[in-house]
Amino acid sequence: MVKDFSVVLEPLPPFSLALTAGNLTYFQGRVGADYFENGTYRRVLQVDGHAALLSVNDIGSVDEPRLHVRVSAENLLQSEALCAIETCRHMLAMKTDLKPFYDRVTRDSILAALTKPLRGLHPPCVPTVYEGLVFAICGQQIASTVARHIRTLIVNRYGDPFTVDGSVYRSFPSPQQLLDVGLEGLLAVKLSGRKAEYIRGIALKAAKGELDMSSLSVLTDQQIVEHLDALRGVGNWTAEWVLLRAIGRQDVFPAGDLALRRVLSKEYFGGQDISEDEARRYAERWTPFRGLVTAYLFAAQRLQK
DNA sequence: AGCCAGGCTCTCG
DNA sequence: CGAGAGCATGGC
Repeated sequence: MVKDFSVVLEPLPPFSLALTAGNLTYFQGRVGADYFENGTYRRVLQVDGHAALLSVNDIGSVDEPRLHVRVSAENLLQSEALCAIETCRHMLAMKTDLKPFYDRVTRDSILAALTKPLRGLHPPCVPTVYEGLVFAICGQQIASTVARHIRTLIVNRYGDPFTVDGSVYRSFPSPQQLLDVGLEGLLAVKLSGRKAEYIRGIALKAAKGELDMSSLSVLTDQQIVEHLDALRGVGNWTAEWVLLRAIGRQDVFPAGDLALRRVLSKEYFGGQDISEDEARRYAERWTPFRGLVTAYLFAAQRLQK
């Protein structure tokens, strides 16, 4: 039978679940394995090979945040629940301190205006390097709406279901699950032949335990990029994406990203095209908060749509 | 209809 | 080396 384990967590203020989980789901209720409906953020995690449902509610305020976190699973062990909760902390970036960043942006009127309606937004992460890589590869080159569609297809087709109150939530498939569906299975979710190969390669490495978060997170940003760049299908863009959105590094500016350059161009260069080098150089002024700037620029753009 | 989208690899000069 | 083609799909 399904058991529950609950805790109340206090993320570093200011913290807004509406913005943090909303941004994660593109303010659309659901993307891939992330669900945010009626104020509850949900995500099915695979802990020791079986599915556990994480449900998070905000029972505090932006300045005194208190999150009610529940883990539900068949025959849930306390150790597994604690593991899921630790993952939750990481995913919602609960330990990220926004105050120094907010202090810094007061000197930049454009960022000050952009961040104001986003107060309490923490830059969210996916739970594993493996998921980050697969996620990012899905998004290479194609429009972000198409990428989201493909990510959701992968989860719908191959993720573990978890049913509660008649609603089905699905996990992101494990490396083994993606290996089991074969190249055909990946093609069936509208990936290109090439991306299917990349993702299969990534899943193979991950299944062998070669993409461990703990072994990567001791390295410097640069070392991680070099490490990931060696994987087939992974270039600088994908590696930086993983640094930001899986490992949670704070000072990365993925200037190769076309969409990011466009926001930067719109806000700071009167809409004229800028090169990757120009973008990277311009962003140096935001050290050591370049990752937060990236997250806020994207979030601002998402809210406008 | 055709072109472009939150890149990467491989192949040629 | 540096430039350029090919990839797959949905939206505009």
